[in-house]
Amino acid sequence: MKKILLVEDDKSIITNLSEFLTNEGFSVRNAEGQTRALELIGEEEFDLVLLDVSLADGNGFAVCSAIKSEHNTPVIFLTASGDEYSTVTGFELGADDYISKPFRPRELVLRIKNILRLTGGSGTVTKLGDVLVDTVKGTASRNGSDLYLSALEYRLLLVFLNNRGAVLSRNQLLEAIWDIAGEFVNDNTLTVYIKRLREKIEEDPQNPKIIKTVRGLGYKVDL
Amino acid sequence: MKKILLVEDDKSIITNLSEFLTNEGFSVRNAEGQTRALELIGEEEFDLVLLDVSLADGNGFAVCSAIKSEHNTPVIFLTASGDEYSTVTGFELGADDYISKPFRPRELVLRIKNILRLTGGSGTVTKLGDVLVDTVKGTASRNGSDLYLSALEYRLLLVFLNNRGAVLSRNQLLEAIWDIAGEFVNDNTLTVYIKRLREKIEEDPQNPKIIKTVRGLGYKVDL
DNA sequence: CTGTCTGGTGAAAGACTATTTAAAAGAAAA
DNA sequence: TTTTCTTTTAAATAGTCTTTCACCAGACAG
Repeated sequence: MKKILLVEDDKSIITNLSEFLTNEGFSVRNAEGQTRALELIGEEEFDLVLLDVSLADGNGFAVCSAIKSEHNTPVIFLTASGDEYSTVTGFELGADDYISKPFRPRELVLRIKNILRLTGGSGTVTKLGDVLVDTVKGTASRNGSDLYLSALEYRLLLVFLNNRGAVLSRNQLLEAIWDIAGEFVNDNTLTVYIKRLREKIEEDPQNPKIIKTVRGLGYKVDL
Repeated sequence: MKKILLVEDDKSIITNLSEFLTNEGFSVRNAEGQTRALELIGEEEFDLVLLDVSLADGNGFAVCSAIKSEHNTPVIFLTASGDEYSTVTGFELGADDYISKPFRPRELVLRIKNILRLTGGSGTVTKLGDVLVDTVKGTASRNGSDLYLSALEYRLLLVFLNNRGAVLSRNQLLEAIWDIAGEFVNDNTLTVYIKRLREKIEEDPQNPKIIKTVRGLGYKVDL
């Protein structure tokens, strides 16, 4: 199910659109202002953002820039009719479509589906706390800035990603990454890599929030 | 220069739009009816089609279907305002955008540019930084002057082009280009080709901006 | 409280990867 | 055939990643 973020401060629009989009099979979240929108974008991964240009706490352009600089979630602008300036600026900031109020919800849905089709779903990004991993690009980032992970660090991260919630024993991890049967790698190598990875992805590596140690059993990522 | 086909039977719109779009740097051809449109599409390659829904000799949907089934040239529908049915059908037939009359030419241009961007330049010419690749002619150029790529160099470039943004492992690349299963080519062959390609397409081959190395994972083009 | 075990840390040797250069082998054109 | 261009292989180099080792810290059992 596609997740849509609706950034809009007109309550009646929120209510109507939310309902309509939900009925159309989308999962919708609302943000009533710029600040809240940026917060949510940092926390969750959306498939598409509907962005009102004129927000009470500032126009939507800042939000659009923020989105486009970090993720490349598609953005559709909602603007007051006749506001040509918005159209221009919106597209220049990388908006993917634009629809002017008042619009028929039905048309909006069509535009949403269309944009999702054109931008190719882009469902390769996974989130781990504030860390974003793009398995197609082979990159990981935190708060928008790239994490420079070595090949093994990256592979280790992927193993955790594919086994969220599960406790992985040292042996499992060793096998998953140093898979050459019979070949032995010093068990501590893993420990060292856990440390390195934590240093790069954790806010406070001494108190890891992402990769937790389960003493006697192994490690797990539970987010 | 992008070639646009304008399918429209209202003479005044033809005149106005043609002039406006030409001024914006597009090359425009007109077709006053369905029949003529289909003819032109068969003869020439367009980068984008502007399609009026209500044509004297039948609605534009047939034209849209024809375009989408053969080429995948992007299509923007022009419809009478309030004609919701058209919107729905148009998108379902694979239209890429839709604008209702009366519209501001300026907005149309924005939508055109936007769609051209989203559909990846569509046509046959792709841009990679300052390198232009024409997949029909099988040529590449930089700053207007031709690049003389060998067959393998060109194929390598195409593989990157078709997988923009994605990290491609050495093996993937080897398979894509030296695809004979089981046959071994020295792994370094690839490295050498990367170097040669970089030497030809990069401004500063030592600091590649187009083909980036992702140590331990492979290479990628991310532009 | 003490000893042992598990996991964390820092630093250094050397293993590996990617790059580069050069040249041999192969194909196509003259 | 000779010439020229393309493709492949090989060997040297630079830099970074990986692995190991020695040591530290805290948990837990006796």
